[in-house]
Amino acid sequence: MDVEIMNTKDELAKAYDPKPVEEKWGQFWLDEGLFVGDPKSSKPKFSMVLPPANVTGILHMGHALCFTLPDIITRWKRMQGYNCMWLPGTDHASIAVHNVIERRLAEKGLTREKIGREEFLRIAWDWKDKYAGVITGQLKKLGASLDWSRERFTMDEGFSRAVIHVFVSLYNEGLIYRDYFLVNRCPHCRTVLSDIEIEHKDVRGKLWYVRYPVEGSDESVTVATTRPETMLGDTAVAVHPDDERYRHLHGKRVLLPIQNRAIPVITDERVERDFGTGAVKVTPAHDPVDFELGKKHGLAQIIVIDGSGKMTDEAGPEFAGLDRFAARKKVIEKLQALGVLVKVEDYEHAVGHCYRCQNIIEPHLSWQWFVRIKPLADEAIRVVENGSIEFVPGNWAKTYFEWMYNIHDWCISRQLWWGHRIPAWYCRDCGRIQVAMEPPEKCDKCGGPVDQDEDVLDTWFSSALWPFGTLGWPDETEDLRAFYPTDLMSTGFDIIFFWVARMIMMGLKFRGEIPFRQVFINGLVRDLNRRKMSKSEGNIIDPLEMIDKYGTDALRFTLAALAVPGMDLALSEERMAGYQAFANKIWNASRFVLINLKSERPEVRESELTLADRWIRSRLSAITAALDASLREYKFYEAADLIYHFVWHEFCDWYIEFAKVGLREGRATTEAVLADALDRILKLLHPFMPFITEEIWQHLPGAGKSIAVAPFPVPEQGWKDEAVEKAMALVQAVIVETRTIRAGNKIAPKDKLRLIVKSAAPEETAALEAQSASVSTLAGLASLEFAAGLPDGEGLLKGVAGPFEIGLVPGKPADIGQERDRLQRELAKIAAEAEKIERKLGNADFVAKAPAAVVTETRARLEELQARREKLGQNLAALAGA
RNA sequence: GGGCGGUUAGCUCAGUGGUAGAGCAUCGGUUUUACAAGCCGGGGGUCGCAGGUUCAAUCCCUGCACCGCCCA
Repeated sequence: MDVEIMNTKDELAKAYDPKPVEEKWGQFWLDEGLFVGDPKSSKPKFSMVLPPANVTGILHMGHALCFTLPDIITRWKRMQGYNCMWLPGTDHASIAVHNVIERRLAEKGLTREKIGREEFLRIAWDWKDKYAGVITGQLKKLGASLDWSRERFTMDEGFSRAVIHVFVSLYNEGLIYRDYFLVNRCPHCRTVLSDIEIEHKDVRGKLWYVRYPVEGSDESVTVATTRPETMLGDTAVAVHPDDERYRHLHGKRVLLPIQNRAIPVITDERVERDFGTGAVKVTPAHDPVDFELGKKHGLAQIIVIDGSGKMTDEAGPEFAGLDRFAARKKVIEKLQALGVLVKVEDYEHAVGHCYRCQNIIEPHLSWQWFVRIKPLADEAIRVVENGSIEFVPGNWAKTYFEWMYNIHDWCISRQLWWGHRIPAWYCRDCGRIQVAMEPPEKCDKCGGPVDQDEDVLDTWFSSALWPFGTLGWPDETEDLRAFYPTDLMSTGFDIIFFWVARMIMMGLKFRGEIPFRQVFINGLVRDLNRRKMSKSEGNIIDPLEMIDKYGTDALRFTLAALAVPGMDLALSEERMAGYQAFANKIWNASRFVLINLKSERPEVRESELTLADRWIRSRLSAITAALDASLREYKFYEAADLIYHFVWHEFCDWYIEFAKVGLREGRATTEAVLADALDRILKLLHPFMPFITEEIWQHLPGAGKSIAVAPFPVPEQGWKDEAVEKAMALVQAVIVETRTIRAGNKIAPKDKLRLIVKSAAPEETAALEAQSASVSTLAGLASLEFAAGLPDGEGLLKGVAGPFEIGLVPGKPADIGQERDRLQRELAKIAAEAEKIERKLGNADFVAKAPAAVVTETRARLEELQARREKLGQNLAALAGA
């Protein structure tokens, strides 16, 4: 790609056009291999793994944030001389891919069962090959400085081997087991899910009160339920042992309506007496609490709803085959007809929904594989407690602990085909289970034929191995030694349980080392109404569209500027337009500098530095240090704000304006300071805005191969100069006050006027006098004169700037009323503030107890205000007298 | 029910025990040879409410209200 974006060799185009620049340098960085980590390097390393993105996904704003922030860190570290390696990759996303492919099959009237496992996998791989490039291409577009030479996929051959290895090891250690257990099943996705894949949402439902007659008596007991259809599988009614209302029923049996089955009344302390009537139906096969009660009391488990949400034969001939919700309706009608439906109440309660398809999940009793999590969790808790792993911001550790302390065994089998097939084989003859890396030919006990488990592993089971499985593990590779443990994991809080916790557990278990030193948790991207962005809400701001409209650098800078650690961020397009303007500002400032570079390598001569030159170097040194401090703490918003303010409001608004005067005077040193300051600014900005900075930097004399690997600026201690900053503040005050007077009196910018300054302390007066040329230019003066006092009777427009009283000589007589308004406004403000301070100093306790420095400072401030008040008062009086 | 976070300018948000800030928006001026995506200037806040600690509270403590999120 060779895009000509310059007018001439040295001059930049009039406005910044991101597209060709982004294409050019994006490709250049990759071609030059600048982001490839070197395992043999002697430099300090900085490594990260990108949380694997869904292989068929497309980039959304959450990704853009989650990838931009660590990229800023990586680019910063790389420029600081670290051997950086940031590993990209994608995961196979079992359920998501299944949903897509099965939907397409359904359109052709097919199902995965009809085409078979082999054909289905072939289609899935085709799909993966076709779409895998989409999201990786988008990551490149975002400018993420990833090491693409190390890109991985969770179903790579090598990675798959790691997954199977982990399964077999954990099984052999007894940390993976198979059990007949009540798990969550999504009837739509047709697979079971782990607990954290369920989203609990409050739903307005009903509470149905149903009367169960007591066997051998006229009495009955009423139970309340939110799911009447499950009563077909009831195997008991439970009451609290101490509940006097039901004491006489202990040991009795009740008749289940519709089916007329007799079931026992049991007692258990877990029954909540104030829920409904205090008597509850027990359905061990369809409710988690009832499941446990059933186990404890030895109750039968009658399955009346199958894995696809349809009623089973056990539900009875009237119901078999009905969908669970249709069955509910029918059960209610039936109960009504039988006269046992006592009442119905509105009832709001939490219902589990599938995190992938949002359908209501169904508790499902079945054989599944589980990870015995407690032993793994204990270690993972320890490394966060002892600070080996640090959450940023720190309070996310609480969320982590909360979950880890209450963790349940992890169901890892999925009734899907796309994924890592469980390496377990069952003997057809004796039922023996063999778990092995390699498929056994026959049963090792009875020699019978074996069949492999049909299920695959939870996608998250494989992502848990990402930080080391991607580096070649289980082999002891060079990469593993060079880059593990990684330094930082950057992700959203919603993924702490899915990824972070499990990566920590698996990293500790299989590497004996933490997978990463720090976990940076970024906020959620919301819209301006603070709503989560979602397709159904139609409030999506598409990062690719934003890149197209405003440029990648503007998008990145916006995200950085809004990224307060631990806070969600409200994104708006306006904000992005603002930072697009910032990019253009940088472009034009650079344009100015480049136009004015006369010599190839201008040199700074200390003795020739002007006040402004010294000032910008002092400020640059301060900003360099401050930026470093902000980035160390991951305060992206603070870093962005610092550099933004410095570039726009110090470098552009003040320094360039002063430099114009210096350049006019032919000062080579000013030219050199301009070039050097720009060079540093570009470097400081590069982690945030990689493209525009590379483009401009390549135009600077003496530029190296790429700004991406140029040394990051360090604060020059000798440059920091308080006296210079103070002197500059004086000069700026005079300029601003003059401008304010001009604006207040509607003096046209082209009218060049005389300004008379009443001399203050000799060194202050001298400092100002030395800047006469600049002050005149910047304040629009014909001349700057100094006098012992301001002359009366010239219709002077007076003001106070720091220690100076100044008087502007208007070209034509000023509008007295306008000037009086301006002075009165200012006076009122100052008077109010002075009074506040007077009150404070009038408080004896304050003077006695506050630190001396604070009191002194307060007094000095009052004196300054009083002096100002007095001068303004005089000016106002003179005006009235005129 | 348990936990976490928020409440500061019209909007989105920073911030500190001692002078309340930014961006955007707004108002006035302005084709000054880097930039009208610009430049110059102005206005705008009882820092959610009520107590307490302190010489001093927007900041620390307690309670309350409202909003949001996570877990059960």
